[in-house]
Order: sequence, then C-alpha cells, then structure tokens
Amino acid sequence: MRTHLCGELRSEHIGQSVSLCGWIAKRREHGDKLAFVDLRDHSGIVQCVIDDGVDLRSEYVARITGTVRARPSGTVNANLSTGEIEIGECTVEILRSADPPPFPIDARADDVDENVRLQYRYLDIRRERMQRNIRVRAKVNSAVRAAMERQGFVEVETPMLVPSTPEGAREFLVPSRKEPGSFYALPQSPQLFKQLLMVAGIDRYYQIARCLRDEDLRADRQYEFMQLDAEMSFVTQDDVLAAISEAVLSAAEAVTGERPPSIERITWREAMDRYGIDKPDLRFGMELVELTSIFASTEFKAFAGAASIKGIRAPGRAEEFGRNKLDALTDRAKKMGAKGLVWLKVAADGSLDSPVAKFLSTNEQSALVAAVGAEPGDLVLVVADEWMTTCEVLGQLRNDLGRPPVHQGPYRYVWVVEFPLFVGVDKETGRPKPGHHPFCRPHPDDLDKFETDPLSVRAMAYDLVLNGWELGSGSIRIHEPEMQRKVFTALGISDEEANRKFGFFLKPFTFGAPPHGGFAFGLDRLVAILAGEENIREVIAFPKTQSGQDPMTNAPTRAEAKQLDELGIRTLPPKV
RNA sequence: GGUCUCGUGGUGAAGUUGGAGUUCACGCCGGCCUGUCAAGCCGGAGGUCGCGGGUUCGAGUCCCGUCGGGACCGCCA
Repeated sequence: MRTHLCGELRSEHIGQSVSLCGWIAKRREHGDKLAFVDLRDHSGIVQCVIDDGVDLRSEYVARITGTVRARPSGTVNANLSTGEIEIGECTVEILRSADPPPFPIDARADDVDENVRLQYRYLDIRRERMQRNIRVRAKVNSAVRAAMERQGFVEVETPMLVPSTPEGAREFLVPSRKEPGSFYALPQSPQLFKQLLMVAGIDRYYQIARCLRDEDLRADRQYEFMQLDAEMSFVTQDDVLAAISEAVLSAAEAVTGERPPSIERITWREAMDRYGIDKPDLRFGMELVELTSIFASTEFKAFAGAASIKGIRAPGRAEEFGRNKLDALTDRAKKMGAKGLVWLKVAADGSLDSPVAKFLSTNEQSALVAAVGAEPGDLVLVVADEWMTTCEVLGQLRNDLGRPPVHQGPYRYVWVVEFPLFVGVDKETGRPKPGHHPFCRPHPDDLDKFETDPLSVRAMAYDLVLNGWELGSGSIRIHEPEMQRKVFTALGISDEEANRKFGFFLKPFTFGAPPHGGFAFGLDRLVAILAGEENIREVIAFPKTQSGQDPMTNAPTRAEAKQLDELGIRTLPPKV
C-alpha cells in the first residue's frame, strides 16, 4: 500500500512519486483550492498539499499518493524532520473516517488526566512519546537477548501455573477446575525453576520472564512486570556480575548509542555509610560525613554517647529552609525513627545559626564546619542515633533535598555487594530474618560469626542500582545440604519445618547440585530510566492504575455464577 | 490498613467572603480564506461542578461520607 514512511522523507527524495499511509494529524485549510494536511505514522509527520477540497479530518486514516517536492523558499519548517519537503499533486484515498479523539494526539496529551489516557490507551500510544518508549523497550529486550545468547545462555521458559510457596510476596491464585479447592499460583519469579535448571545441567539459563506479585502498586511497581532472569553454574560472583553487566550495558548502548563505562562496585556497608541507603543515587554528592569522634566528649545531651553521629551539607540551601520547612524535615526524620534532627545554618560571617549552637563548644562548631566543608549560606543537617538509623534518616533527607529528576543525566550504574545475610530480628521468634532469601550463600570469611554475631554475617548477595533505582538483585546460592542446614538453623527453621516448607526444592539438591548463582533485573525500570520517564506505566503498553484496574478493559470484572460453580468457588457478599 | 493531594463542557485551567453554570485557552460544528505548519478571521453548539447527605434564604465554594486518579508509608523474602 505504501512506498515510504512519513517521517523518512528528505530532500534526497525530491522528484520521487510516493505513497504514504497514516493518520491525519492536522489540516490547515485556505479555502476550497488549498489545504495543508499533516500525515502521521509511527515514523513521523509529513506535510501534504491538497488542492481538490477533499474533506479530511483529525485522525482519518488515509493513503496519500503524490510527488515529493522542495518547499517554496521561506516555508521550510525547521521543527519537522521532514520540514524541507512536502508532498504535492496528491491523490487522497480515505481508508477510514474517525470520530474526533478525546485528547490531541500530540505532546499536549502529556497534561491529560492519566486515567483518560489509559481509557483510550490505543490513542495515547499513537503519540510520539509512547511510540518512542515502546520502541526503546523493544530495543532493550532485543539487546539483552542478544547479549545473553552471545555469552552462551540458553533461553528456557518456565511455567506460569506454579505451586504456591510460603515465603515472599503475596501471590495471585488461580483456581483449579479439576481439583476444586486447590489453587495454582502465578510466579512471583522463576527462582525455584532456574535453580533446578542448574541441577539439570543447563549450565547457563536466561529468560525474559513475566513476574506477578499481588502487592500495592507504585510509580516503579506493577502487578506484572518483566525481568531478565538468569542463572549460571560453576561460576564466581565476579562471573555473574560480568555477565549481567554485559547485558545491561549492551541494552544501554542500543538505546543511547553510547556504551557506559564498566560498572563500579561499592559494598553495602560503604553505601550505607556514605549515602545512607542501599540503592545510592551517585549522580549527586551531599555524602554523609562521619562526625562521631568530633562529639566524643560533648556537653550536648542529644549527641553525648550516641553510637553514630553523621551530617550532610546542602550547599546554598540555608535561606530556602525557613522554620516551617525545617520542622517538616524534623518530622520526617522522627517518622523514620530518629530521636530528632539538628539543623545548622552557616551565616555570612561563618558562625552557626542553630537552636543548638549554644550547646556546642567553639571547637566542636569549627570541627563540624571543617568536617562537612560548610560555607556561608549552607544548610547542615545532623543526626545522632544508632548507626543504621543515623544512616537511613540522613540518606532519605539527602535524596529529598538533592536528588535530580530521572531524565537528568548522567547514568550512574553501581553494583552494591556484600549485603548482610540477615536483616534485623523477628520480634516473635527472636531469630534473624533473611535479607535476600534463605538459599543465599554466606560470605566464606564470615562463617565463624554465625553463632557469635549473626547480623554481621555478609552474604554473597548483590544489587544493581541505576540513579537510585534498584534494578535487580542476585546471589551465589547454597548448593550443599550442610551449609543450608546451618542457615536454616540460624533462621530458627528446624529440619522438619524445612522439609515441609521447602522439601520439593531441597530434594533435587541431593542429586548433585553444581555451585551456582544468578541474578534478575527489572526491565520496566531500566527502560523507564533510559526513556527518561519517572513512571514505569509510561513504558508499559497497557498498565494498571494504582488500584490495580485497567480503565480500558475494566479488568478486573465480576465472574459469572456459572464460572464460579465450575471452579467450586463461592464468593462472600461485599463488605459493608 | 494509613498520610497527603486532585476531581468544573471533549481536553487543560480560573472561579475572590457562600450570591444566577460564570470565565479563559484548545478541541468540535458552520462560514470566509491560495503558503500554512499546535494557521488566521467571524459565528455557533456543548455542563449531573465525580456521587450522596448536611449547614444555609442561597453551596462549584463550608462540613460529613463515599467513589475515582496520583504521590508516599506499610507491603514488595
């Protein structure tokens, strides 16, 4: 039907006869004898000159045949990639008329209520922004696949109907018709299957896998999302990081045309110490500064005896933060578990303006200013608490005060390694809780700390972080029953309970499991950042709203009584 | 489960102390227009102010509830 795409025509095509197909983006009429019509397809827009008065309206579908010609001098449109040419002597074939769209099919729809955009998603996707995002996504998928294939990974598909597992995220359940009262679960990840594929000798597995979790939605979370899921046998942690880095960097290169430098590494402890968070955004400074020793013998009661005192400096922000905003920061710090927040403003003469300044000695004040490098006009925030609380509170405030919008460069990838094996203590059992999952391998240097200081045991676990977004995580796994028992014991899980909960998973490991490890990262998040979008809904063709509904299809819908009968399900009346 | 925030013609907004569904821009319909380009000029149509109560002589506006959107907390091993 067509010889070219609208957006690809340039001066080099002048003189050629072309046929184009697309939608009428805009018409500009000048009486019966002359009208300019912008024809749009996924590649762009081109101007067609119509002189026979044919009635073309917005979003009509048309095939236009004509001749490419240079625009008369003075009428070139520099804002259009095809702006140097136009299509003349046009024959118009209306393939389909159209009702006026509910919103303009251009950048103006960026301001339209998202619910309306989702209700008419097929019109929203006609827009340049969504066309670009969806194509960025396809490029990422394709580059990731190619990188994995290149490295000898084998694509294996795993089931969508799986058994429900006791741990982890809330699952979606699917009723069994053949066995009423029994349910499948939709996979929150292919975790179990990919480890069994290692036992099965696949050696290197990957899959672009759909994962489903019935947890509340966010800007960076949907019920269903895509992961590059991978697992490798006979490898070290370095091998896994290298393989995943190759996939991520290849994807970035495919989108941006530029291969990022190799991904730097930071330990979890250093990330917490310097950025106060396990997913640091390295695009900006404002690092946490260690101040504990400065106040070792302070008279100021809020600092005296504190396990950890740290501060951050917000350059030039003193004036901006009046009493109300400072109170809001303090409230936020307290909500995160801090006992309080100390703020200090550096005055023009270098003195400190702060409600607590009078409690700090001259030496302490000057040491503080020197340590954080404060200059006149700066705002300094200090927290004194347990190490973890101090780090987390300041890390959050650092992000609140300094984090640039997502579309602002550069891209800063970082591997965060040596995550703790256990995080916190279960209030009911008094036992440590797993940081990643219970099959995660402890760091070989820390095995002797299991009994003495379990919370300091590091894991062979790692996260990939890009500009403050957690892209994904992985670990080297436990492949020996003795080691697994040791971890279960620390977690307070008996042999009997382990067999009951994880037996179907543990038994295969008795048949010769190779050492292995893997990783999974979220493609939606990577695509969103590479596309400069704050929200993964913008890079998903048909996403759900925060309440889990689809305004276009109206899913979820009520089931017919007959369907429920067949499944042996009776629903409760709506709660009043 | 919680906190905050938004809801006004098809779209985006404004709406003051509570005083007539009022206003602006875009879009839509009709007319004019031979070089426009998010064209221009003239005219017109288009409304359950999300929904339900309450206060009031009178509610888009104040109060209560509810539904829907969004951000966040909890949750996401």
